[in-house]
Amino acid sequence: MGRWMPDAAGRLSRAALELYEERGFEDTMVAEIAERAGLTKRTFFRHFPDKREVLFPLSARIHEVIVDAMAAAPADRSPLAVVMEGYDAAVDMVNKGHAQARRRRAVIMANPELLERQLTKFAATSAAVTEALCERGVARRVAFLTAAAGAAAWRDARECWIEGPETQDLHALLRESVAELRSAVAAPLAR
Amino acid sequence: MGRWMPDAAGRLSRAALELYEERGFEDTMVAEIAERAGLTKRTFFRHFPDKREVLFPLSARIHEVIVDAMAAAPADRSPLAVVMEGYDAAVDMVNKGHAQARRRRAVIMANPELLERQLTKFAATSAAVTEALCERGVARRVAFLTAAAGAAAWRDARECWIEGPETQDLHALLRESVAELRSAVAAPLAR
DNA sequence: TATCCGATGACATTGAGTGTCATCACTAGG
DNA sequence: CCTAGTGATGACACTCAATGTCATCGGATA
Repeated sequence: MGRWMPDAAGRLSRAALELYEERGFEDTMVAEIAERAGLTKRTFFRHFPDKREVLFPLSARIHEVIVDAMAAAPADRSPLAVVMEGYDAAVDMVNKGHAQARRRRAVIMANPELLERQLTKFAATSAAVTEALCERGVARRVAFLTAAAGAAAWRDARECWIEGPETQDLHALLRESVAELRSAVAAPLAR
Repeated sequence: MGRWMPDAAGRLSRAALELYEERGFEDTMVAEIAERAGLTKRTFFRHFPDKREVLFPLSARIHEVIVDAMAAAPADRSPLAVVMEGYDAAVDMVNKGHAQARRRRAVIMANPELLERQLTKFAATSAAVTEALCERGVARRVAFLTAAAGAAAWRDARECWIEGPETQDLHALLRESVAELRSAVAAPLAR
């Protein structure tokens, strides 16, 4: 057996989610999270840069998955198609954890600081997508707007998925959201 | 003459921008900002909820302007047209301060915490726009996606405006961004 | 004149986040 | 078997953002 219990970051992550549910984010101190995980406050900050980040342990890997899938897309696809290819790949990472996703969502929605951090996560993904498009030769401005459209569809679909039953297909929801977005953006600007 | 120097919030805002430029956000302490404004740290926090918020003094009024303009739009306009009506109204508030906008942008871009707060501001505007659309009878999901599209165009246009010469017309840039977004979203999803 | 109000200062306190050094099981080289 | 090194952790002190509380005092009001 190792010198320390395994998966310190995972223990911290789980303890944090539990405590944020029990007492709320504001009324939970980092020292308490660490204690429940059998560690100290100082060690918490060796695994996570701050008290908010502990709720988003997957975001780094999601970026990789999306960017990789985009890189694998055939060269003749439209920018939007490439972006959706990326998000479709991300679906498979997220798909398993419906219950988990609901718990995290409830905690996040209850606190402005956590909502703010979640926005940063969406924006970071969007920035990675923008960059990936640029590397394919898409003009920066088009890349930014396409990434923003994809992010909007992703957020919309994810919201429906979390609110609805676990059996829903996130791929299908994503296609629906894109279709809705298309018709919304195609609407006339003047009479 | 009054008992205190007038416009405490404005003095704090200006002092903060100066200090963030001189030393950077991280290395500026709230007590220093307050001192330069002739006030105390405690009074800073009576005018702004935190050290980041002091860089976004106009955002609350911008929301009002946008929502009011949307409410004034004729009932037969498409959701996207209504949203653009709102942002067009916001242009006139922002248009004057090109130099100021550049200074703030430079400070914000140099610090992750400020970028995060800026995202929250864009998101708050977007949420207000979504709500205004819902009150017009637009379905929530369509409202969200349309608001997201408008926000993307707004950010894109604003970026171009700040980077370019002061003489540029932000209204025109906004129309350009919408046109770009339209063609990007209209692209085919499959071969 | 007496009273209240509203912005501010003064002071104390909490808790997030960081720097620094010690600890100690495990590992590799001799 | 011994020894030096490594890496995750604990212990401790410290800074600073943010908040609660009470005192102050010029001006407005009755």
